[in-house]
Amino acid sequence: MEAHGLMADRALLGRTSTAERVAEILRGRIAQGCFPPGARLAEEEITEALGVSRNTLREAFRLLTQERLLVHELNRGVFVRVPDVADVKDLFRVRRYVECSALRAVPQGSEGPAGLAAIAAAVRQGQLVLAAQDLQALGTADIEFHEAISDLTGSARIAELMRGALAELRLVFYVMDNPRWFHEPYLVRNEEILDALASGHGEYAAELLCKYLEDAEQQLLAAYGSAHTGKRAEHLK
Amino acid sequence: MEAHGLMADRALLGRTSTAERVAEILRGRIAQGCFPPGARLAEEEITEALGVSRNTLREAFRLLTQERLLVHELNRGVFVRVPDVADVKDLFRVRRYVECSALRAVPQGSEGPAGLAAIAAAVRQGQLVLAAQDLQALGTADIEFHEAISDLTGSARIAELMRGALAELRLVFYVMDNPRWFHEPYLVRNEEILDALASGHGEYAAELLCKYLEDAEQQLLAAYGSAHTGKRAEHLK
DNA sequence: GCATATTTGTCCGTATGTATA
DNA sequence: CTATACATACGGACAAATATG
Repeated sequence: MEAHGLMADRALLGRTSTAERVAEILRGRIAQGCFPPGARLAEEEITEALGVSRNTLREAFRLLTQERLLVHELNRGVFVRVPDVADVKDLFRVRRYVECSALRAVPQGSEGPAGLAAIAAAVRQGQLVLAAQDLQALGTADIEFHEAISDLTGSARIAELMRGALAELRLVFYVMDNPRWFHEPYLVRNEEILDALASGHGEYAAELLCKYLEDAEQQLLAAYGSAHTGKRAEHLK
Repeated sequence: MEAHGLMADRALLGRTSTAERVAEILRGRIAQGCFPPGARLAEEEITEALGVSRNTLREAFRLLTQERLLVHELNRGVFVRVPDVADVKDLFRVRRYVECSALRAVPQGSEGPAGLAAIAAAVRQGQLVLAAQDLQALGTADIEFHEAISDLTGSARIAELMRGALAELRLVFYVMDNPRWFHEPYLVRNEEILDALASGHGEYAAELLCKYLEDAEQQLLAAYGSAHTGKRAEHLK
């Protein structure tokens, strides 16, 4: 028992709204993979570990369910979402719509150097992380790169949509056995896109990204095909 | 007291999950304007009227808060969102991104007649409603038209985003003193867009819609400017 | 500025219904 | 089919914050 180390988080528990703080903690644990896709989040275990009441925890569950990180099955409890093939396709359809449009609009958009700086920072971060051999952080860096692209739209609402979509994407990454092998080629393509963007070729950058997304989708869908047999018994406990 | 007629909805209360049913009821009441923007939703009053416990009602509040229909102020309660100028701008920026892209992609997209039928139905509905002088339903018909356009993207995720955005738009409509005068010109433009789409001119339809959205945004922002002084004391009670 | 009443935030205990072993 | 475990929903309690006079 106590395989996820929630006890250590109890110290963080003492500032704003309890339910949101609990949600924040669980979000982090899910991103880290302490609760992998398909895992069930038992009410009693977590209330005990965090020292909050069931009502409060359930409010946190609602928040995360709305973010699509958890799925709620009536009278059965909440589970970490296991994205299926349709989810992956939808995810990439959204990304093509939003991210590519964002790049195309960048010459006309008012977001000049401010947005580019965030993208450049994400690229640098990816290179650092790769050198440091921190495989878990590779996904994070990639996601931050795409969040920065989405922010070019200048819409808080779209930014939120993409934050959610990319968080869900992290669950998809979970099917990849070797994160490094998967992420490494995309890091250099991230840099190419940044360069195209920095030199004012937004249309070309969008084209690069579009191909990039199609490749990534194909690769993930292929991984799904081969992973569908195993990978499950451990999560269902 | 009891100015919103919630008692009548008690009969509908008996199927799936209580919190969601409560949320559905409140959603409807907000759309109808029984709870106008800025109105506070008191816990005790509603628990009494609907016959549900406070915990259950609070869960329903969470759902609607996540949908941006309600805003939650710590230790003060929940209120129907009052969209500000920034909200309106963001709302229309999203609409231009999503709806116009959806129209542009329609010739290549696999959604042929299926999606068009839904759009045509919404246009017809708008004409019926106009004839029937049902001013409240005018906004609904217009919203359904744009939902149908968003569905052309074929992404469940984007469809959900737009459902939420358009529900919030209804709150914006609330500042218009005369719904008919506001909506009527757009009904004919809806029809023009449908015609362009039906004859395969997706690019032209997108152009029409883009202008349409800019006009509507300007008109609503102008209404906001003049309404900012009055319109408030009644809601804050 | 102060005291009071109201309302929310949080937690608990329990009864009922549902799914799974 | 029974038993167990769990989620749902209710009602009550008290502290804390807010609104009211």
